[in-house]
Order: sequence, then C-alpha cells, then structure tokens
Amino acid sequence: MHDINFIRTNPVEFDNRIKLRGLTNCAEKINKIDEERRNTQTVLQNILAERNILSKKIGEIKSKKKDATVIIKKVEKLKDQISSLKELEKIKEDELSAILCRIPNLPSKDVPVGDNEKNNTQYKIWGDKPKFTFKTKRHFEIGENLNLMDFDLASKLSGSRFVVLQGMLAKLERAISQFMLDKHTIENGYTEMNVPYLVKDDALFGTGNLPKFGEDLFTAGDSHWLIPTAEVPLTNLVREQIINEKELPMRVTSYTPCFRSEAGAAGKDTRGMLRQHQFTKVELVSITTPEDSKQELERMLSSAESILQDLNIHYRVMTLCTGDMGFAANKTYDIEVWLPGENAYREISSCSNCGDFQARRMNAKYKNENKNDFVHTLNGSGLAVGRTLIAILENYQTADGNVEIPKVLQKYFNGQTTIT
RNA sequence: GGAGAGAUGGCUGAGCGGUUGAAAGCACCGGUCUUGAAAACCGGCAAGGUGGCAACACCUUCCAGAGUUCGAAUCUCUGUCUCUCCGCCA
Repeated sequence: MHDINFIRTNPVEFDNRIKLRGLTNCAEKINKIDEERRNTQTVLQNILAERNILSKKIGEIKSKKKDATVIIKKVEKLKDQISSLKELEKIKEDELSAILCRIPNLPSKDVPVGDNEKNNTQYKIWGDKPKFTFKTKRHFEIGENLNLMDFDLASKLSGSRFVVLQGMLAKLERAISQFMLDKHTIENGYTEMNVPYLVKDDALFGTGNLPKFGEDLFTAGDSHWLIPTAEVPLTNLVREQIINEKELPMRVTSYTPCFRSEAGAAGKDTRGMLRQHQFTKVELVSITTPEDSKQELERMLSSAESILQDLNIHYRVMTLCTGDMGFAANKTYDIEVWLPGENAYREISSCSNCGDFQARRMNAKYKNENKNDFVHTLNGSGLAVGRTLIAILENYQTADGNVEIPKVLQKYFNGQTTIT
C-alpha cells in the first residue's frame, strides 16, 4: 500500500517510477479523489466539533436541572448533515483505497529497467557447470526410472500437477528440508516457526496476494485460504503491532507446504515436478528498520545461497528488472540453479525487499525514540525444497541412472551415499 | 457440540450515558542523587487523521459492524475472537 502523503507531495516522481511497472498517470486521479475526501472530511469535522460543543452544553444545563430543549432542537438538525457527510466520506475512502491497494510497489532506484525477464541482469554467479561423460537425464526420467517418482499415481488421487515420491526420494525431500532448517537456525540466525497453513483474507491482503491475485490461490471453502508460501503467515506475525526497536531485526524461518493454483500457467512446465499445485519450501522472513532493509536483503540472499554452496551446485543470481518483479517487492534477486538435464538455469529462490509496502497493509510498526514508523519486510525462499530435489537429481546423477547423495545430506541417511 | 464469562493504551487493570482519551500499577524515556549501577524521588509517555508556515486547534479511535441518544468505553442487536466447565477427539 502506498503512502497517500507521498503521492500528494511527489506526484511526478510517483508517476515516473510507477510507469516502470507498466502503469501510467495514476497520481492525478488519485490526488483528485484524495482531495475530495479531505474536503468532505474537513466539513464533517467542523460540524462534529459544533455538535460536541453543544452536547457538552446540554450536559451542563441538565446538571443544573434547567431546560435544554432549545439547544437539543438545534443539535438535532445537525444529525442529517452528519450522516450524509459520513456516507460521502466513506465512499471517497473506499474509492481511494480500492485504487491504492491494487498498485504495485515502486521499484527501488537500483533496479534495472525493463518490461520482462529478458532485461534481468546477472548479479553474481557461483561455481561452474558440471561436466558429464554421458547424456544427462531430466529429473523425472531419473525419478521414474528409479521407480521412486510417480505422476500417474498422483493424478489418480489429485489430478495434474501433483507427484507421489516414494522411499529414498521421499526421504531425500525430508533430508533437504531438515538440512535447510538446521543451516538457517544454527548458522544463519533465523528462528524456526511453526505456522498455520490456512489463513484469512486479511493476512493475504497484508502480503499483497489479495485483492488482486485470488486466482492464484486455493480456498478451503470457509473463509480460509491455503497459503501459497510461508511468507504469508511469517510476515503477518508482526501485523497490527508496534514492535520495540530492540527486537529488530527479526529473522524467522519455516518449513511449510505451499499451494498454488497456477491459474495462468496452462501448458507451462507440465512435465515433472517443477511446477506443482503443492510443494514444500523453507521460507526466510526478516523484519527490519527502514535503514537496515537494503543490507538485510544481501544477507538474506547469502543465507539462501549458502544452501546451494553447501550442496555444491552451480547457480547464478539475477536482479529482476522493474517489469518482472512481484507486486509487493521494491527489489528482487532470483537464484537460478543450473539443471544439467534441462540444460537451463531455473529459479530456485526469490529474495525480495518489500520496504514498507506490506507493513502499511498490515499496519506493522516499530517504536524508535518515541516515534513510530512502519517496519520493512523481506522474504526469500531458502530454498524451494522440490526444486532443490530436482537440482540434486540432475546434478548428482550417475551414468548408471543412480543419484549420489550430497555430502552434507549423508548424515540424514545413516551414511548411505547413493540413491538407487 | 452444550453451558457460562469476557474483549479498555506496550503490558496488567479501574471505569455512574455528560471536561474520561480514559484512574492505578508495570514497562519505557528524561532528570536529581551515585565513582558507576541499583534503589528512591521528580517529570514525560496511545494511535490515526484534518486544518495551519508554525505555535496550535479540531476530528476519530476503548474487538468489529449496525442501532438507540442532543451526547456511548458505558445501553441494544449482529459478528469475530479469548477464557472456564461439560461432552467428543488426533
């Protein structure tokens, strides 16, 4: 949610920066409604002030047991005006927030400008593409050949975009998530949280998924939604609060399933488990002061990177351009992991600084020398577990169709070193 | 699921329909004292908004929404949530 005050005082800058996200000339329209709203409010407040004064007088007169009918008649006349002005004010407020809550965050000034992912820029690259002496397979070929990954079976239960993992692959999924949580809690300074997977509208509004992107979500039938990412419950942990500055930065992590309808992704990545309706993810969320959020994004990125480095898998980090960022972000880094079977880099993590955008929607503040200000929120995958499993299968595959278990995961396998 | 109780400022907790934005305590901030700290004492301390260059003035907010009233934290209705007891249950 944007600061109306900022739009009012910097309409040109606002329009220039929001244009980078494909929206044109918003400020004038917004400011016109805002002005109508404020004018209405001023008139209303003056009448309310008058009513309050007169009502107080009535109290004084009555306490002296005198007759107040003249003044009471006078105040009665104000009532109609008050209710119609209140109505008008509400209309203007709703009109304003309907527009404001659908406008994406302004891109940070250090984000590359562009319309689509082709304009993303490489921020860093780690390791090298591994060399294989045999023709590499894709993850689902490996998994299906091992008889440990079954898409047909899953579709009987749940339809398309689901998978059943069995035996060592199910265990691998568990080992990966365990490893990630251990790494983030023991070495990277995050506190592990166990959070609800069903949330209310308000929580999704807070992170920016609603009201615009309900299509991407699953509902649970009642007033609950299935979380598309643990970002939603984790970020909302600070909603409607004034946090003591000493508590910041707050770093939390959680391993959860994520549910996405993939409404706009028909025909995209239909083979394999790259894009599923349900997947698990270890999420990182940081709550910081405005001064610290930029460096926190770098720190968060490093935390996510540390997983792939420990797994010794080659990746690159892209800075998303203005046109490719998510709704709530002001800057986003995507970690793209190298998949030899697919001969491509694929997103495995997305780390975003949302500035105060979500904090405004959630009304999350911190106390700073007797001043209250909105916190900054950041979120990142650390990492997507399913895609990490894919990356391991493809990077650790052997000529005979088996998969080596990465060193750091072996302790979760009682010393076993290969999946066969 | 049945019966009852409740929701007030960062927290605990008072609050007759009329100077109650709200007592008191804790926490927090500033000061005195102290070599330093603690204790003690003094002072400050809710949020959001409108108008104003500003000092400041005013408006709104006591879970949410509707209502009664000249006037609601206080009365009525609805919803949400919490707690206690009973039943059921992983």
